[in-house]
Amino acid sequence: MSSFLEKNRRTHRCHELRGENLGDEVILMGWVDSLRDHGGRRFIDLRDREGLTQIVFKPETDDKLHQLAHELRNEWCIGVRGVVEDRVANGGSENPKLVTGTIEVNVLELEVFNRSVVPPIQVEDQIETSEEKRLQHRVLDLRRPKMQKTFKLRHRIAQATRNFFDREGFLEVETPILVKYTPGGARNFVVPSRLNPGEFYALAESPQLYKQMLMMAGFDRYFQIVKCFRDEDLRGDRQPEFTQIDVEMSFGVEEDIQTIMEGLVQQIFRESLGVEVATPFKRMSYQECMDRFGSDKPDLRYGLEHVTLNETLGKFDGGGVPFFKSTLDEGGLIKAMVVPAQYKLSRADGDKLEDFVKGLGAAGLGRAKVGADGAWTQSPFAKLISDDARLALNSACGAQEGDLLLLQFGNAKKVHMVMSALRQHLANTLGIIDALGDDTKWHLHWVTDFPLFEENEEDGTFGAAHHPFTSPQVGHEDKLTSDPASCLARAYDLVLNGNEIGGGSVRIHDDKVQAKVFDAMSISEDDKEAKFGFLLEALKYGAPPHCGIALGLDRLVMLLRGTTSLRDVIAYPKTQKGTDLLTGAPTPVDLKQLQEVHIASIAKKN
RNA sequence: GGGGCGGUAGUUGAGUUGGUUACAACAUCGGCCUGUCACGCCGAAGGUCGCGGGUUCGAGUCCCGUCCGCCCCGCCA
Repeated sequence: MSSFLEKNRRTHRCHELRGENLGDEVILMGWVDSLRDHGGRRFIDLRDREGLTQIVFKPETDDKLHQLAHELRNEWCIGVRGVVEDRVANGGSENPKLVTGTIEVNVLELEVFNRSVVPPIQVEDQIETSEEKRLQHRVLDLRRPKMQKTFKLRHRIAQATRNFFDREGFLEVETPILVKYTPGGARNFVVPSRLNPGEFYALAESPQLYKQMLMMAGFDRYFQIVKCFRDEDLRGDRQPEFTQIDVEMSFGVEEDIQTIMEGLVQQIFRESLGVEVATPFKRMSYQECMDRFGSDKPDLRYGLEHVTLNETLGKFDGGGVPFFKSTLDEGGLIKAMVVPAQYKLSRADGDKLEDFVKGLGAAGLGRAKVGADGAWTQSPFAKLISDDARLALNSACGAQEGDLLLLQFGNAKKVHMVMSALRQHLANTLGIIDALGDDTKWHLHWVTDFPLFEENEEDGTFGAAHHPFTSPQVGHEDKLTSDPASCLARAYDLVLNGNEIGGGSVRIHDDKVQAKVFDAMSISEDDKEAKFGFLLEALKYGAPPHCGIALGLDRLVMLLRGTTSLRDVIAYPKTQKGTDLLTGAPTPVDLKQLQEVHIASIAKKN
């Protein structure tokens, strides 16, 4: 051990020293952040987790030390003992950018704990480096103050969560990561069992069934900050392993769990950002979200609402536009959006928007500039559409002179996807998001009344829209057999600024209802027993009514931190192909290792 | 599975119609400098143009393939 550390213990962190510490002898530890060598005066900003402190080496204090300081380089890890002095009194000036900017530490003793080779990326907030390089050199990347700020925020959020649930009587209980493999739903990561040849665990997609069984076991209120694993294709906001704030409670209905979660979110905002969010949050049905915004997680901070034109144009049998008529005849959807005249979109702007939607897979972008008397220009439909239909359409959309109408028609799912993406795109490119004031910066709302099932377009079978343990709405039980498509669920999502940050439901606690739901999804008796027999069994012993939710912690941190990538808020994230550029995972394993777990690889070698 | 963008000194970028020794900034190295804090000044070094193949007298530039990263659609009960 260095003799320096034996004699000296850190007295302060690098954000702490102030004018009142003048004359104190202090000991700081950290990294060389920047060097300014004036020959007779050598200045260094010393950095630790909390901030920067300027340290200075002077020949008149210690000539040898001053010579030695010339050797120091960026990112060396050092410790110093010195005296706090006033910068101005020393003939310098204050640095208003630093909280420690009025003082400096005149170094009496220096210890180099470790030198650094020249860092491949610079440890500075403002230097932009490719994400690939940052992930390769994650240790250096994580040294950047921005990153450390992120993880302090993440810690605050996790602590606020634990404090909140503790106060509300929730128990944190750990559930297994190695779980029973069940096909269907998200793809599982599989783990071979050495002790059981040919058999596999799955990594838990979520603790869903375990938390429900905790309710059946009488735990009453549970939460867990828990890692979950899904082997699906990745996105900026999707990682193969991610963290959920997982919650379940007995004897509650939607209102109860929603109120509790509103309290949690309120506390998280308060303790992490110092922002007060108002409760209760707005509630909006799934159907209304889709109609008005084309999304089940709409951003409600701005307008640009969609208008469904099927009824209006149906009255005119398509109004003379063949595309409209064929869409109506085929049971498709026609939607429009109005970009108000104030945004002054040119024909060229419209072309760019068309390129944007084509990039999403749209055939094109229907357009019309509304003129005086409701006439249309810059539109392929202008000469086709009848006057009556055009005026009715203008009126349905509330379009005024100078406005730009944007239209999509065809397959409903695609129309919604394209129009929703277009709405977000416009909000960003027209500066609507940037113009939001502080009081409208955060918008939270619940989406309710989801369908219980999703129909498979290929074979007409039904799958669970949320998960198969979600309760149908009161009075909808008969629809499980008569009309599954119209059966609504007691499910709810929490949306923050157009991002789904959580979702949950009231669960089924009646084994007969659970069996009917499985039937609606065409799950055979054998499958029921094989996959979920343990749950059906547990439901037989006095299962309490219960409900729950899970919030995506990573996504929440991402939004509160103002970034658009989960990789910015996970210390060691994976790339879009699921690799870890820092360690090189995944890698092949030794043949011996494979044999031990009774596995043979059929992958072709590169 | 599909679409799009990108890969050039340590880093971020420029590089025209295919044509001399591939350029700039920052970083690095050496020297000078007693009040800097994006320190300054002088000087130097630094390149498998992702990789492989092709076209050509000649390829960073054109063509084919491939790898990697990012964004999006599908997918994510």
